[in-house]
Amino acid sequence: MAKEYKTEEEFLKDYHPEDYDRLSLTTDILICSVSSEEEENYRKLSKKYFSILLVKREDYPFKDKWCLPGGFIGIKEELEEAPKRILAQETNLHNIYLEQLYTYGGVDRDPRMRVISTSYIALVDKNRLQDQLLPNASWFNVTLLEDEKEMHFTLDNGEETISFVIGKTLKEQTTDRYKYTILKNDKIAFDHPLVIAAGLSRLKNKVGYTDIVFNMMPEYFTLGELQQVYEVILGKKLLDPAFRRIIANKVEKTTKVQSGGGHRPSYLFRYKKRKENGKND
Amino acid sequence: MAKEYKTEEEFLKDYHPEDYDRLSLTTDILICSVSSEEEENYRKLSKKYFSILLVKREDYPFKDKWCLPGGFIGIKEELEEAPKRILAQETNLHNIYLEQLYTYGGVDRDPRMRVISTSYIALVDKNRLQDQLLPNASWFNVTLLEDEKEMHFTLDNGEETISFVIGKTLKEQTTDRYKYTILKNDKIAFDHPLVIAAGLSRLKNKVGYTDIVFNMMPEYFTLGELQQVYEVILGKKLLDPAFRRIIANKVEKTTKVQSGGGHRPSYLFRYKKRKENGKND
DNA sequence: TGAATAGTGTCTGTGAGACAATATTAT
DNA sequence: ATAATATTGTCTCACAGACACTATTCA
Repeated sequence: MAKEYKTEEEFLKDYHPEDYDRLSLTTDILICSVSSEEEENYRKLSKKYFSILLVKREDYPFKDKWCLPGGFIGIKEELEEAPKRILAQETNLHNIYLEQLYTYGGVDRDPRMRVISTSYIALVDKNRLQDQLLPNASWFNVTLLEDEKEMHFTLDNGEETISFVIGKTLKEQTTDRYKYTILKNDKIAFDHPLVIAAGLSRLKNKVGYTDIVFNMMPEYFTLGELQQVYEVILGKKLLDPAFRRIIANKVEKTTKVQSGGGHRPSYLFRYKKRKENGKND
Repeated sequence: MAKEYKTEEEFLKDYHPEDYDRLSLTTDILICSVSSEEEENYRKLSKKYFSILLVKREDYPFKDKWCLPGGFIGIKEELEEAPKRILAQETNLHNIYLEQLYTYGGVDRDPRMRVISTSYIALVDKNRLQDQLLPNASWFNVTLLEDEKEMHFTLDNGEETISFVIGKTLKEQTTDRYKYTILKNDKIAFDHPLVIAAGLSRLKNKVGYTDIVFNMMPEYFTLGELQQVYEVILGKKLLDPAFRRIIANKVEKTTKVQSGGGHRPSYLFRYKKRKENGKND
């Protein structure tokens, strides 16, 4: 390597990428949405669930286990394009909110070979989806019980129930960064339980100080519905007045109302893009 | 791919990684610290600067430009091990606070070949460093002027001044996520200005709700010094009483004092790990 | 003595949590 | 009339911002 090059072109001509280690890079996507369950009582609001899309593996490794949709990143494909492409394959949707989560690089993540995977979280409005999914894909409702040390996940798609447990250990001199480890898991492939845990944590966090929820909402919605979505993400009930205060300058009231449900009808609201509406934090 | 395999071993025997695209994966590390400048007046506190470590490139591409320390990830190397290894090379330090920032995967990031890079931020206490750096490395003091739309960086290592500008555009239906673009840059290699911007933003953010600052502090420090560190990271002055309230339950007073500076001596404090000290958020 | 930092007291306004009260519909 | 949700009012408490004040050192 002691040779002296005069120009960049000259240097590049002599450069052989094959001399370096090459790895495989994949992407995994945590596709999130909110599902409604029909209620027996016509007066009640339909119960909401936070749900994610999983795919059943049909080949080894991890045959018959569930995993996140994902795939290889093409050699000439922009990194962000890969999750978009896969998202379009799975849901037929474009222009979806997508955010990079974390890159996982354990040496033995995949028994086939060394694979490093960049994970993304995607938020979709289920109303925009057609009903048919790819044959091996399925939406699972997610229930998360969490304390200081562990996260207990239960996923349910109506036919099958999956549960796994993630351990949280606080890193040194931080307050927020946990190191996640899989404590119990037998139906999810790869290290995908970690991705699910990371994604939910991120979402829980961000819901408080961003407007990302609206990516999971239809154009018009009632404040009750919006509150339900906040509640399933945060995993707790919110007080009405407090909630309304918080979202007051994120939404605008329309003239439409939603009636027909055995109780006072509610106005439909719409997401209001931030501009100079009072405090523009 | 229609062949049916009975077991995972059988499947793996038939699996040829060479059939898939292989990429090169590197890591770049934003090594951050706080530097003190000697003051002419013996009474004054030494002025503090936020500083990062850059390396001068000696080869093409980007010959003679500055970049972040980094390198390839070995085929059998755990992802997190690579930045640790490079950090040890550059600073001779182990057990450093390290956090993954973001994975960059633009197709033309590197003119040599397709390279995807996972960036990390590392926080070090400069007092733990020996004085000698690797020959082509240098600490730059960072000044950042930021508004809603742009970040203006000025880096200075005493001999050379580098400046670049990052544009921020708000993503849809978010409040916090900006898409960063390089508006002006001629002395920093690759897309590393983006990494610097992302790292500083992350740090600014996290300083408020975590204890990461203490990774840049020596074991004993005065509250004045600690406040200075917060101030250089946040880029603004803080009010004493408010600051003391905030950090009150993160530090513990020791019996030592620091005197000798033409003014009232201050107690030395120490980082106090959180346990059941009042609110344990 | 004076410049400089260390450290404390306290007032005020904002905003979240909590609870209560009122409004409106379909059956 | 009743169950159910929609919507608003308001009290309290915690806490951040702001400013003022006192304390202590050493050339």
